[in-house]
Amino acid sequence: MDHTSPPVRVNRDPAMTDVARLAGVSHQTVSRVLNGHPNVREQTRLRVRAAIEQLGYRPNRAARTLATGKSQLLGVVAQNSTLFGPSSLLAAFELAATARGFVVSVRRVRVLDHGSIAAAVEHHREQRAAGIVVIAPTGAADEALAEVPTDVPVVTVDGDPEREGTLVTVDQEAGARLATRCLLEAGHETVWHVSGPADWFDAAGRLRGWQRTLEEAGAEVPPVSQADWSAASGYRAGLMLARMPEVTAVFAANDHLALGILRAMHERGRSVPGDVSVVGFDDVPEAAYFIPPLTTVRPDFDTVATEALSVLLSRVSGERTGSTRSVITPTLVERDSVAAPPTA
Amino acid sequence: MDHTSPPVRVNRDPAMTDVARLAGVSHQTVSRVLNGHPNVREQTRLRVRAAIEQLGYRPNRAARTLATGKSQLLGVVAQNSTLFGPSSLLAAFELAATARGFVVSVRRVRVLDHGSIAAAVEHHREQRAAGIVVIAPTGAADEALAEVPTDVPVVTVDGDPEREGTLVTVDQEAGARLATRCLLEAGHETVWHVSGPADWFDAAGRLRGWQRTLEEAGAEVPPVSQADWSAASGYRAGLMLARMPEVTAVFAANDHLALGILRAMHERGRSVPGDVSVVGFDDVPEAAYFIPPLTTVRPDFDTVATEALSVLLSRVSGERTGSTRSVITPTLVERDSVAAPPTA
DNA sequence: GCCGGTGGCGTGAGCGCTAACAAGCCGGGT
DNA sequence: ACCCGGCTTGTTAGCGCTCACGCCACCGGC
Repeated sequence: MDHTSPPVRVNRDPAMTDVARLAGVSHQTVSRVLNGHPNVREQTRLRVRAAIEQLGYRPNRAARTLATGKSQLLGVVAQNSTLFGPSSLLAAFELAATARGFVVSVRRVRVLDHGSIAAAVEHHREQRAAGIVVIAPTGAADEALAEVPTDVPVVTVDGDPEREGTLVTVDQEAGARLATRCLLEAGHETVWHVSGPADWFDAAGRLRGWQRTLEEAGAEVPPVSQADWSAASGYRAGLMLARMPEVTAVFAANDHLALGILRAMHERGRSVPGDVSVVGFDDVPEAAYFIPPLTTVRPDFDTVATEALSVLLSRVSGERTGSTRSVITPTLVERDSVAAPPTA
Repeated sequence: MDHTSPPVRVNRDPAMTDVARLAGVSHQTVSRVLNGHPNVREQTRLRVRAAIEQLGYRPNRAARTLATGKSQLLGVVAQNSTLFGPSSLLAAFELAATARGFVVSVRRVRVLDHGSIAAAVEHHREQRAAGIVVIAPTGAADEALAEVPTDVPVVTVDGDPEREGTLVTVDQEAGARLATRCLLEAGHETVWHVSGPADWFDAAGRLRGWQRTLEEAGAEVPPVSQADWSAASGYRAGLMLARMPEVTAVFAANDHLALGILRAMHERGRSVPGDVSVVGFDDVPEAAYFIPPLTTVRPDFDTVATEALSVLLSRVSGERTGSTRSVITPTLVERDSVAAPPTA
């Protein structure tokens, strides 16, 4: 019936002006109520709230972002993996960020090379992300980061401990020392190591901790078996180790490698921990149910994530400006895969 | 020196007008170039591109979202877990969405209850997400969804197969049939089942498939052991099962349960697969390195994720409007944990 | 009575972009 | 010569919000 009225778009989300009209105030007052501005009469505040409720009004974040030039968005760059460490980290970070009212946008990259990382970071900058977290566990990823413009705060998780810049990571070396020392203290002459991919900082740190502990103890440093993080490669390494009677203690760079080693030992008839002791790293939830239950090193991913978040937020708000580094120390979880060496 | 000139904000991201000025065109032409609009002279296009390059211009997504009322943002609601299934799903979805040029924003909820889910969905609506994916593997999550306003496309992954609405899921029942039949065909009289949490659809579907297959084969349906998804609870269930000599075949609702069962059997001196056969579900990467390597059912999470994405996008673009359901059939991966029953 | 301060609110401009229209230009048909 | 239509480009008006003001009423002190 009404075909003369001013152009009223219908079926549109209510905007601030709609709320304002209904409440009989200006849009600015609505904005004040929304943002908790103090100088608003209580009665007005209530009227506005009622109008918001009645209209089912929800503020438009895009408009706010445009007007303020700031967003509540945190970008994450992660690789496409289901490895336990990175996934837990990511989940914990998302949860923590959500709790603090931020929205997190994840960008997965297939490979951690220069181009992919740069593109992902660039993408987040387009979104005007307030801050960016990069889970950069390899050298290539880290280098890519070196060139990223610094007009938006970036924190690196799991990055190169040697590099400049803000980063949060777990002290791989300390963890490896824990593992190695535990084996040495059980009476083993030395400890063999099955390491992760050489270009991962985690792997390098664990290797370094292992090696130094051995050296400090005056133990011989046996050759390391290079592997990736998979149970498959742990199995292959385990097969070789199983053939060498002098191998009585193995430190695996992660729990999945340890799983593969466990199976190789089992197949070759070498009992764990009777003949050879094994220690892992990560403390995946299943580690307690391996055969035998695995002694392992537990990095606290929750702590890493919350720490990364708080460092990032403090840089976003401009509190800290220099480069901060935060290193989380892991702990040893003792189970049944370590024993004294067989009495020859 | 220049203190009379018009207000020129410095240190600001270049905007479209800056590019336009440099290229000697209007901002609209820049917009056309950016959006691949056809009617732009090649020469102009090049000039604009050069200006973009020179200024390091990046479009402001917030402004575009505001102007168009549409965003390139896909919201995901997931629970805070590192379970293999959900994590893989999420990773695969993020990767696929990224590849199609979408931004994915993940909102983790601590528990899958009504309030959390509703709040998470609401949050994404505030962001003007173009579409929302909810990973809703339990009844409570699913119910919460029933009340969500439908002005933004929502697809449910892993939700209630019985419910109305658009969903993508794996055919749990078919998977369970595969597992059960495999055991039956190996010669076992019947198959025992260690199930997942009762309020998970996945668990219910697997249980149903197992039970029906047994019934159809005329086999006795033994009581089921209720567990959660953890290796710990699998271990507890396995301990009980190990004591019962009539148990020769077990179908575990997931691989981690199977791992716990494997260990319980091992501890109790029952050989797998010599005395009892075990089949899992999920095909976690380590399953091939359990002792013994686990026969399991593999749901293809990549396919689920890409399917979810394409269903979502087709609804976003308004192509499909009714409720679509897409069910992915899993496959059986045979390894060494299944054999004929011991000849009593 | 006047005056400065302050709480409470409205006004206008502008964030960077897209959509809709308008305008100029060129070539071909009549 | 004229007109018409397509290509190319510019102009204008928002999208929904915040920020910087400015206005008005009221209060206390002189």
